[in-house]
Amino acid sequence: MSSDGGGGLDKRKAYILATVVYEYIATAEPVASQALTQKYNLGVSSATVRNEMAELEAGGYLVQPHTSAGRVPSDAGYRMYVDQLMHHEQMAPDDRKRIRDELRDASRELDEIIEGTTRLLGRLSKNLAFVTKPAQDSATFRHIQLIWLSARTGVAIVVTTIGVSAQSLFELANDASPDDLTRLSNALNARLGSRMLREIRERDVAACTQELGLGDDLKNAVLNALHTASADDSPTLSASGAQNLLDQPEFHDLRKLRSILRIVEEQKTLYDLVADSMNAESPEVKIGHELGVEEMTDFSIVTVPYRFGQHAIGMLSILGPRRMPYGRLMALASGTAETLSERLSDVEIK
Amino acid sequence: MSSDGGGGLDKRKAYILATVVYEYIATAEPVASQALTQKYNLGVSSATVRNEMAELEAGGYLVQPHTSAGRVPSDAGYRMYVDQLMHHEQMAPDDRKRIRDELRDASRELDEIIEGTTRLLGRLSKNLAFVTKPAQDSATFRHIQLIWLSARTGVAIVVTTIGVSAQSLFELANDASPDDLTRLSNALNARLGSRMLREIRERDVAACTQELGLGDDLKNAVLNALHTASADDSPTLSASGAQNLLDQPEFHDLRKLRSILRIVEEQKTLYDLVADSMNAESPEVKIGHELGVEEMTDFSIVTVPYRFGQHAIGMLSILGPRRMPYGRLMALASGTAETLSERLSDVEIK
DNA sequence: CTTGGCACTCAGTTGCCGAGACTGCTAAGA
DNA sequence: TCTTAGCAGTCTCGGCAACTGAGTGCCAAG
Repeated sequence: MSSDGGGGLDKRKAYILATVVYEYIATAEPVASQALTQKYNLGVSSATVRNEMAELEAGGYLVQPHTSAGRVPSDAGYRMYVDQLMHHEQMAPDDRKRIRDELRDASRELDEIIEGTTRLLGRLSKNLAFVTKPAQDSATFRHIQLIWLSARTGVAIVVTTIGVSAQSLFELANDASPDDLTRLSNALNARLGSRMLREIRERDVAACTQELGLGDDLKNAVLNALHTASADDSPTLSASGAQNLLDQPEFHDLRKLRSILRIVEEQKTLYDLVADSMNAESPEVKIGHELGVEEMTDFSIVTVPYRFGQHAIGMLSILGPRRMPYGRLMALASGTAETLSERLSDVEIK
Repeated sequence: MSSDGGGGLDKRKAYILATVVYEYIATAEPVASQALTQKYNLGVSSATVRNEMAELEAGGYLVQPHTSAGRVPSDAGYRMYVDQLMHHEQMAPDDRKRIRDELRDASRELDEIIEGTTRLLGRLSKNLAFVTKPAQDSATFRHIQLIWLSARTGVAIVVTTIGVSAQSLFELANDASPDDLTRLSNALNARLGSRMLREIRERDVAACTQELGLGDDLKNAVLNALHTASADDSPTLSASGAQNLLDQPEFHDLRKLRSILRIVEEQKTLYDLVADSMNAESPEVKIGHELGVEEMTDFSIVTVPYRFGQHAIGMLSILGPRRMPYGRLMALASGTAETLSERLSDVEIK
């Protein structure tokens, strides 16, 4: 925090803005000058506060719903609050404990861990939580197994450090024997070592099939399996807590709610909104218009990436009204991401 | 339909009841005697209709929101309508085509097929659709493969007719060799033939491990994998279309909506509500209080099972306001279930 | 620069009235 | 005995006016 309390605002203005935001987050009611002087120890009268507020409004940090109402923060006001004025909290120890417990109990299956985390985050945040499922392309190859099922069909299984990540059924054109499949599996395992999935090239696979005198259909089957494993091209996400949004007074307008539900169900828009936070170092916040989606101007999203080993492989987000408790939610999100990352390293197939 | 038009009601009463339900479904407004005589050709005056309506109310088929309002069907009224009065429709050819197209394009992966169907059903029904994911215990065993990953860990893959249904990681207590795992896989595959998963007993597995002189840890790993494959003990479901419910005028009460969203997210309640329809022959309808859940008295659910081969393995349901177009939705649900069943038989691993 | 005081503005609430929508009942008619 | 026209009675709903009270902006004095 700079000595004048943040970006061009003198100390008192900054404090008043912070208080207005804080109070509005707590009450969801426009904040009046008098309410402020009564609840907080400002050392000045309401008239002075009114003057300051008028200037804050001129500066674009506050808006007035109507002449005889108190003030409400604008996007810029929230932005200033989040970037410079806000007190950065730690996650509540209780919450940390609950997350640990939940994750310890969860099965070793990746999807279940992610979904459990999402549900918990929805509950703890009292907002809508969503978590992207891991992008697998930075996973490391561990094993491939081609299984012979009948003279006509086989199935390829790819194991990566992140789990068993793909099964793909294929057809055998010229009757390959079970033995061929085993030998090809062995050759591939020997050659592909511990490479990252995205580094595996067609020629690596081709080398193996040619060496064993096997056809292109098998080569394609293998490539296809590896591709399915790494691409997962429609990144999916799990969401939880939509009903929490209904508690917020801003939802007495049903249309807003509708658009949000639609967007959540669509997933793609939601994913695109947070995708650029994948490599963030700390929680990223997008406020109202910053989201760039007409229907979401009344909302904000907090996003934190989570890691698997060294790499960020997904993100964990909280969506709520613009008037959300940023400090608490940012702490909650990053704490959860951290715990999730730790838990995932247990799951790693070494 | 009996000659008097349904269960204890004379023909005219039955017709009037049917018309009231039909009209109420269409308009969501209490139906007045005059509106009825004007819109439908009843051949009697509104006064007569009033008398009949009073009797239908006495019989419990209709209720009056307040003295100076028209009538609204009660649960019993809807029940009578669905069981005896309603015209049973066929699915609209357009809808059938869209489902076919959607399912043809869908990937071969079971989960994706189910989710695609759910989304489509949500859209076409304009209500909330949910589909249970297949219970696997009536699937048939096809293959098991134990894969050696390191001196300490392995992974077991189980393939059933329904797909690759389980991966389970296990620890190797006394260093088994890769070869041991291969031989055990072969022995198991030879012995377990094409049995249904639920018919496989511990002694079958034990016989194989003993024969090869392998320890109990491997036996347990195999049993565990088979168990995971068959049990899937928390039956999950996919849901879509919650936002459609917001269009219904009955939702201007937010509390109702909240409870519904919560129930949908919980999944378990929803699953229990329809579980007993798994072996139904035709669409089953549960209306209002019949659902036995306080918060859902304003809703109805239509459920139809879908099959994989000979067995019903899951259900497809539509949840909407009690005032839903039963005829259309029942036709839509059963048509979709049929198409889905057909599609699934393509996916079968023969 | 701060502050008390005051006039002014608006949203929200309450209470009231009349219109309109239906019903139930009654009495006459088929 | 069933049907129907007519009518009185009940209840909801929209609109309107009056009022309340929260909050501001501005001014003049400290």
